[in-house]
Amino acid sequence: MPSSIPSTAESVPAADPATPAFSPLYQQIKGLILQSLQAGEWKPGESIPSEMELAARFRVSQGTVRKAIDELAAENLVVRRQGKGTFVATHAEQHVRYRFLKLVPDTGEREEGRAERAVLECRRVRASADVARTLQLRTGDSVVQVRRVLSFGGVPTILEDIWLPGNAFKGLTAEQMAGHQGPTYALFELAFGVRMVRAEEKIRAVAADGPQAALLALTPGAPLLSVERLSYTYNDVPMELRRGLYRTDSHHYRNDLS
Amino acid sequence: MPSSIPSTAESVPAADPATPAFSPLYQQIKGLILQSLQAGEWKPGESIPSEMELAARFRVSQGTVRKAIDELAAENLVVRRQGKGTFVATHAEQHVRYRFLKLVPDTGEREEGRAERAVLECRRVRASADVARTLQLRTGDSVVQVRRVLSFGGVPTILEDIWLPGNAFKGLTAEQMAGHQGPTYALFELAFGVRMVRAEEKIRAVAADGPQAALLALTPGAPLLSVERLSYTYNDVPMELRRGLYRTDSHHYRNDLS
DNA sequence: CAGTGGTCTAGACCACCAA
DNA sequence: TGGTGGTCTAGACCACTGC
Repeated sequence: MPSSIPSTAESVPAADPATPAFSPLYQQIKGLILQSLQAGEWKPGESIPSEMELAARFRVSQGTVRKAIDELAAENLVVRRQGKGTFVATHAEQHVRYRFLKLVPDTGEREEGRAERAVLECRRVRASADVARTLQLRTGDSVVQVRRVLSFGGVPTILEDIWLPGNAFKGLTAEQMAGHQGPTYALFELAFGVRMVRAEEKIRAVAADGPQAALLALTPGAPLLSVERLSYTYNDVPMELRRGLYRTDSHHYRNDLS
Repeated sequence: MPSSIPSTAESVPAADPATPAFSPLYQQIKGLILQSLQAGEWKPGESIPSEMELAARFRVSQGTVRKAIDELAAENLVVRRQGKGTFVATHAEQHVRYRFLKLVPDTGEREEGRAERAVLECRRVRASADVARTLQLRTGDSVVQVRRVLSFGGVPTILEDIWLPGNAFKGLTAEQMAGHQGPTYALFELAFGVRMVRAEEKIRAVAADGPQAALLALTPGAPLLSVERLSYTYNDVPMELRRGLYRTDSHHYRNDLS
């Protein structure tokens, strides 16, 4: 019964001696599984080893592995399927079509067909000060900027700008952005190995300016939902900044509080 | 080792014979604890019996009670405190000042002082068709309607209308709404025994009309965040409808996705 | 049928808190 | 010091999936 798990670089000396830095075993196991996830030992959609195998590998009981996986599942990093195994979460082939998009039609809430994507722009630019700061880059670093319009049932509904770190997204083209199947985050996984794991959104109400109104088939001054989304990969590394403008005349942003 | 827990009215014959209606023990325990919470056996802020006591009461192991409480804690119905006990969640004395309000100042995110409440209206009215439907009442049923403005640092920021079922909120006065300490949901707990447990929000961008603009010190047509919140007590019973208009010039609605 | 995750138990020990 | 929640174990059995 090991009281700690050997690791490549586990020692994190706490600067504050008052914090004993006690970490339960299952948290250490969770960290190790996280490292494997991050390193790509198991690809999105694949199954990870069974609880018994992991328990044997880490020399702990199945219950301890179980609790580690419980937390990973609660964070949507992994999906359990009884009788089959535990699988690495993916934005593709997920019953929920759009994991991060909370805009739903006022009527039905059903999928009234897929979104039509129109890519207006996709180019490599130098990061402005605020984009660089948000993505934890340096001002002037290379970023890929995408501008696109999403339409539902022929109605242009979302106008958004996307900024991605240039290093991680070398070679992203407008054709890819327009032509791929499924969610854009699935493309990021398949083509660039970047998995978005969580996101933070800041929402405001704004008035459409002239160009924005034109792209969304509205009159200037019309109210729009401004949604700024910062998406993170593993280890809280920000990997995408999105600034979207949502029409909310026949859709709304749905949020559950608890 | 009982395979089922006796209850007052447990039999729920599944209409669909294909669903075996299998329910694990810990779910049954969770349901029983939920009933006690609902019945007010333990008041908000009080501690519930220890895991060992509950295990003895229900004739199951501590681990089973533990898993039941785990879920209740995950749903914010109960709060665990190591070394002290498990406590019924309350909107009062909660570190998070406003549990359901996701509007935060752009700078700091700190509490820049309390919100100032101005109650414009508080009266008993007959429910309109849509309010009645949303609150699962009949059109014309008695409801209490409150209109108020919340200001932060002297700036009117939120204008909201609140509808409450008349039966449960008999005797609610404007003085109570204006004068109480802490969150309004804490007042509802203390004065009416109604605990809001979860909520759903529908968010849109709208333009302020004349009267709205005047109350929020804006010019007509200014963009506002429209937030419709439906709050529920136990058993998914809706108990409050709120329609709020948020100024988002120096605040934003913050949401975390995972 | 074997293998997976899911449930349940019983007991040991640890970390935290209050008196 | 005793009581509480938190961790960890080992083993048994159940429910679901696929061969």
